[in-house]
Amino acid sequence: MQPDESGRITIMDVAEYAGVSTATVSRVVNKSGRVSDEAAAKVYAAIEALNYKPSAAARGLASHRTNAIGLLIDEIGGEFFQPMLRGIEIMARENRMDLLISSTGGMDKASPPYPLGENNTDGLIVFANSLPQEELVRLHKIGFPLVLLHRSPPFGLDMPCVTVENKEGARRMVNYLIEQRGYRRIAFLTGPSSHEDAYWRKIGYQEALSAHAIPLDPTLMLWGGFDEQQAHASTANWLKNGLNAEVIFAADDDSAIGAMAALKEARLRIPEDIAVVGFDDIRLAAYLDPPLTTVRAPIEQAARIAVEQLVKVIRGEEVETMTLLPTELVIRRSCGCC
Amino acid sequence: MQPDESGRITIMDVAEYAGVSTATVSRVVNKSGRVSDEAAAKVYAAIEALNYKPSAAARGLASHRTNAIGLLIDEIGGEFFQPMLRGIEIMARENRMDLLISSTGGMDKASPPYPLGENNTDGLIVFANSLPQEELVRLHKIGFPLVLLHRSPPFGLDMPCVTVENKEGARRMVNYLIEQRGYRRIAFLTGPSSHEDAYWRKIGYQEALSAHAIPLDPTLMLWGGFDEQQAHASTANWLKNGLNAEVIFAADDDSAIGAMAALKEARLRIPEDIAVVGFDDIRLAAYLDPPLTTVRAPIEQAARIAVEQLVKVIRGEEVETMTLLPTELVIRRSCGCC
DNA sequence: ATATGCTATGTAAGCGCTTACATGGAATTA
DNA sequence: TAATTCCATGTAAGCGCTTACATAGCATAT
Repeated sequence: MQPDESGRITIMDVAEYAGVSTATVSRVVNKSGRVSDEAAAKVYAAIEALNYKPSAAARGLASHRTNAIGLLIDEIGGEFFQPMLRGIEIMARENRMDLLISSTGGMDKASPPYPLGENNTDGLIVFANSLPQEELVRLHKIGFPLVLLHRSPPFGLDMPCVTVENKEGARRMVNYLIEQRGYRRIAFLTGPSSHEDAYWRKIGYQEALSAHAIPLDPTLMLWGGFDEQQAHASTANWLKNGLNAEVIFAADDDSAIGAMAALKEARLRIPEDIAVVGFDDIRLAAYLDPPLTTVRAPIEQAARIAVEQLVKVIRGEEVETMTLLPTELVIRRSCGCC
Repeated sequence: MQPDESGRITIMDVAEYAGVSTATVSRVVNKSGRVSDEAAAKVYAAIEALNYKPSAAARGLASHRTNAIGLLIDEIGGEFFQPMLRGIEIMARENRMDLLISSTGGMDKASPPYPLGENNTDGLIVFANSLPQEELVRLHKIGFPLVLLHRSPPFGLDMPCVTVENKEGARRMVNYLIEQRGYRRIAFLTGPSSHEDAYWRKIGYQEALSAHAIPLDPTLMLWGGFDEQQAHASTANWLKNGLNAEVIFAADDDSAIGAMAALKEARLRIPEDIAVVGFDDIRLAAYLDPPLTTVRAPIEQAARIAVEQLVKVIRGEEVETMTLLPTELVIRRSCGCC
């Protein structure tokens, strides 16, 4: 919007030009209420002639709807982010909603005010840990439309969430490593435990081991942090301590990359000396040397569904509380399959 | 915003609670006008107590400012996109501006209405070809704040733009290939000529050749399309026609990847039989086999500067018309250097 | 003591829409 | 023909802010 420049075309100009009332123009623009074809035609002509664009602010003020949804993420960057945003953007556009995005990364998460909320959006998609629990609870309490992405609700609250089958994906990966590849000493490179994706992947790993009666060995659990550098460092350290395994299962592909780098520095051959597998299937995975066996997560699809759910909630429709999307094993050479 | 739920706290509630007028509350909230410390304290207390959040819509309507900037891009995805968005988001937040983003990819670009414009933002960052010229011209004519990113203004219009030294970067790369590596037959994998980055990189290539008195050979110019698949196909085709070169300079890293794949399929060794270099330095570049020599573009920085410029324009301050950011050669093995 | 200028604050008029309600005419029914 | 219904449209009251202007104190200058 511009400071002044009073050349603004308002609904009144359109009404006057078309020879109808502002109410009629509003009805035509919003396709609400009944309007004769004749009147509608005049209104459309006027809109065209005057190049009228409704003021989002005035609309919002009068209707108590912003026609916008917000996306809250913790960090831009991470391979995760791109397909997610693409999915959200596409669906938002499809639903004629503006998309506001804000990252809480770097800012002190504990401190309001949050840039996105009731005052400037009709609903929010909250990714992982991008919002502290109190704010989540507050928004929920005032009945503000919320959909969680890649996380579940705080205990006791019920709000729709959509995420991927992390546990199942991890379990299938481990099953594959044990049953098809014959490994028994499987190390796990953990992610931040506050991140639910990381949490469930670890649980899946543990469950699969238990199911095969393989005891959990704490020396096989190393810190990955969903981060290449950190995984690199902790893998190097682990090797230095004389520890080893037949295969390292990294909780995400980034940490798999770090692990691979550390292994190579130690002159270990992948997968002959030690295999490596990851989770996510980022673009890089296929280009690594050797190409990385991993679990593919339908990130874009999850994002799309989240928007659909949110739009439904905003419209007051019912939605399912939990949507879990299947993951898929992607077998490449790093697991020693070929 | 929520449909009804009349529990909304307005500026009047705050004024009443604090025992002042709404004007005073407004002054405090906006830090505009003079207010006694005493009154300000009462207002802050009231805001805190009532958990007041100003309505963005009402503010916008009354002040003719949305406090939001828009980002228009053509496609989400592309390695380009992530650092760009991160830079924009960070600077928007720093300037207390909401960020609206919309991709025009897929939609019919020739057809209004555009989701972002005068009615819902205070200014727009327009990336490359995300907006047709007419709309650019229209916005410029009504004096709407605009900053172009990775493109220059339509002929005759002057609006601030920020982009990277594509021509210079390409020239330096070619100079390096000729002077340091001794190549003379340098093929070029073009990008879409409507994309300015592609255009200038090609010019830089041509100028460098001319400067070394190497004639342009049309059989050395192949279509890359800034796209892995297309580059792959056209490189394969080029080889099939019996053509060759000492090195392929791809206008972006994605097409370099495609070219490398095609060369490998043809059993050519990189860089022994033919070298490959790219442009952008995407994350993948360092992981390719062999690692890709390329030109690094400061994408995030360009994005940050664009926002700074835009904010200045919105505030009515002067800004420089053209900002050109330097690029940097990144030498890795694919060029045959080591 | 009076005039003058400041400063802090209040009053109230919009901003450009949406929408509940009112209205009048045409169509339907008795 | 009169009564009833229904549909298209208009009237006007907000929505929650900002801000130009008015005003009342008070300090300073005369």
